Amino acid sequence: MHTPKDLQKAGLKITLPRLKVLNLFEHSENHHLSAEDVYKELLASGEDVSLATVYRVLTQFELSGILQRHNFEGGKSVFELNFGEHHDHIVCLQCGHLEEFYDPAIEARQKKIAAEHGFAIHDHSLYIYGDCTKDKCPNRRTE
Amino acid sequence: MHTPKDLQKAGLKITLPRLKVLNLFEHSENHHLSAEDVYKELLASGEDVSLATVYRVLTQFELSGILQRHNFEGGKSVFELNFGEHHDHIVCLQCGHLEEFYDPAIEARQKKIAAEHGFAIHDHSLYIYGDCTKDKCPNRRTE
DNA sequence: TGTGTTATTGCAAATGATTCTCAATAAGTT
DNA sequence: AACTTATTGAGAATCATTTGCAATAACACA
Repeated sequence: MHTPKDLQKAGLKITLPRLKVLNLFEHSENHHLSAEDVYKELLASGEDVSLATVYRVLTQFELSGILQRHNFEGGKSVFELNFGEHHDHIVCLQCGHLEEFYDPAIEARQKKIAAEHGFAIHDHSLYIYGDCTKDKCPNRRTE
Repeated sequence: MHTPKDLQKAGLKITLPRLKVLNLFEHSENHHLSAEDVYKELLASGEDVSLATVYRVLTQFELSGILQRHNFEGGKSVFELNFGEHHDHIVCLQCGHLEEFYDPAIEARQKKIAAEHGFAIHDHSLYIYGDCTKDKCPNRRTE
């Protein structure tokens, strides 16, 4: 859980726009939101915050560790709450459906590979792209 | 090796701009080039091709399998020749130095994970970010 | 080897995502 | 309540990339 206190800890003043964005991430059904998504959802619920501020707040939240930024294919950044535990993503190319996973074996191999190449690993990004079997998926893969 | 024949195979006419771009990838020291890189290198060597054409050619080459596109952090796409064999990348956050690797164990785990989640895997992208130990690295990690 | 048909190019304007400028405003402070 | 400074909003600016359109180059064929 993330609270207004987290803002202070990060050296950020507790302002209305920041609370609204934080609150949105805490309560939205969709855990992965782009700047545009955040902006629209706030507008839709009557709150209005300028798009520029949304971008600023998202970046600040990323820097202070409240959010994680992802760069999926398609150019736009997507954010989700950062709960400290790392995970990777598997994305449906048809419907955009997103699932998360964590695989200790993969993580371990990566450490090994980094060491072999003389790199001090900071982090990594792993996205698996495919077609899912969800009912609502437009080009549903018929198993 | 990629040759002009590859253009025809892909249903593309053999034009000067396309030959220049293909040739650049075949002979450039740097195997990973952005659209801007390609444009500048061509200009530098006297060839002139418009930036719009560079973008078009890169996209066509990607579609026909001659090039592979990568979306590293930083918003811009980077391309490299596609030799059919898949590999992943490890990138230095300090100097941008790039190395390639292929790990059968990681590949295998990914297939498994996709299956477990009910996905038909298309492909994936894995980037490891870290600090390298290269001499010229500005913030060189002192092992 | 000229000539036509059509893909390809160049240029400049358009786009989409994101950042920046700057004056107005709200937070936290005393 | 007044003050100092960070934050916001609105719009212009920027960056990477795409697109419209008229000029041009490829390739097929006479």
